[in-house]
Amino acid sequence: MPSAIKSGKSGSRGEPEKTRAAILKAALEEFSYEGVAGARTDEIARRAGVNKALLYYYFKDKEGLYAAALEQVFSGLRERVMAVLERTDLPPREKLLLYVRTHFDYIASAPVYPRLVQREFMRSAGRALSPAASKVMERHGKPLYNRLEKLMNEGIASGDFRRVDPIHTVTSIIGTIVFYFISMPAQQLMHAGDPSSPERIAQRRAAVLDFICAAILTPAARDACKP
Amino acid sequence: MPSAIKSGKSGSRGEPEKTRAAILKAALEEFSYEGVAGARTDEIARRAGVNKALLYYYFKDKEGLYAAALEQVFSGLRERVMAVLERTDLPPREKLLLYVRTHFDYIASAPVYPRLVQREFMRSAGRALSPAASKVMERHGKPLYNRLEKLMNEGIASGDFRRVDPIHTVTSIIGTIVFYFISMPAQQLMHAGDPSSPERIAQRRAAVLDFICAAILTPAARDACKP
DNA sequence: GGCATTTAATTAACTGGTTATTTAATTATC
DNA sequence: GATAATTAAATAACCAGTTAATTAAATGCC
Repeated sequence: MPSAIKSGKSGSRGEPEKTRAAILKAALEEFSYEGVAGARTDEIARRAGVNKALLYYYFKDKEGLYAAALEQVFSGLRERVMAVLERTDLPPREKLLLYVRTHFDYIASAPVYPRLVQREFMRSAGRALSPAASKVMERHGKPLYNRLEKLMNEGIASGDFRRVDPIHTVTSIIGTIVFYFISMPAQQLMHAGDPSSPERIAQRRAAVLDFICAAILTPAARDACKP
Repeated sequence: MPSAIKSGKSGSRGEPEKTRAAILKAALEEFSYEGVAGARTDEIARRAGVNKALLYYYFKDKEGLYAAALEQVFSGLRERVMAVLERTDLPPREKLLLYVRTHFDYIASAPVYPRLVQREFMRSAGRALSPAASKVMERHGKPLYNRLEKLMNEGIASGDFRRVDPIHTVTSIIGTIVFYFISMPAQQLMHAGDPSSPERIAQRRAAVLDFICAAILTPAARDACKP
């Protein structure tokens, strides 16, 4: 048996990349449910199926692990969404729609993400915010926000969009995309069935697009949209 | 000196109701910033200006204190919003607008609230949700949601509202109202100045109303709205 | 191509500080 | 003097981070 899946006990066996990734994934889940303070390193290690000391071997400490988790989520989002926002071949209306779909689909691909992000958004309002968080926001959040504001202005200029306040409108758009996912337990309680089922997600996706289109597009632009 | 503000050292002095309220207020703040796990009982006691043991005297334990905080926030919201939603003298369009204003203003009156609620919404998605939370949601969240859905249906029937999906639309509305407040640190980073200043809040309020009106009202109903 | 040596990956068990919770005494008020 | 409110100090869980040992692969050397 040459390479293949070897499952030894300890020492310098199987790909360390996989171990690292497993830890990160477990951390992502745990942090998203319980927050940094609530997450237990023991539990993260257990879920990742590794010894706790490895968390400290790969990521300096709990906060480092948290920073890595944040970074992963944000960089993934930024990469995908930016690819859309930087296109020059789309008129504002199309670009907005594609953006919404892309953002929505990214979140839907791992509903753990928006909770992690939201937690960070809420941490320390009014107080100083964690260095890890501001770095991530600076690197990934800001460019995104700026591009979206630019898109708003372009759409207004072209007559595709109503004369809205660009800044607040961006906030409302993101809120609409995200809110369903960060309040799933409430959804679950309110309406029977699993809010994370593919059918429900598809329904939500359509509703989000409809809501945002109606809110932003001018009647003229809207007519040229769905039919 | 009979009653008045006496500030003795210990024993059975001043109104216990005030002590209780002070603890609850401090807890509210602390929980909203740090979450249940992150909040420190020492800090809560310090902020309330009382001995830590009093937390346990009035509220059994940390979780009990948390439940009480949740209850207070939710019951306040429900009381105000329900008063609007149960009115029979308003057509759907007016009722929707008044609801949005009322919900927004309640939150704006204490930006600590939505963070507390959001934290709870995110806790344990997929897992079993805390008994305290489901009790509160059952008692206060559900009636609210149901009334809002009813309002949607009435508005669609009357021709005030577009033919939207009532359930998802309610979610989008709440998301739009709430999102600004639960992502204030992000707002702060993105745009200079204090996002919680009265002027900014007023701007946000106008933007929320505009966004929701455009998203939901039919062109005819919208014309009869702002002018 | 076999042996010694280094290096990377992993673990079980421990430590030390933090923090929720209790206890028992103390003070006021009726 | 009983009862309710309050405190200082003790206790007991808990949990992030460490340590020192162990294993496996990689590297060099003859």
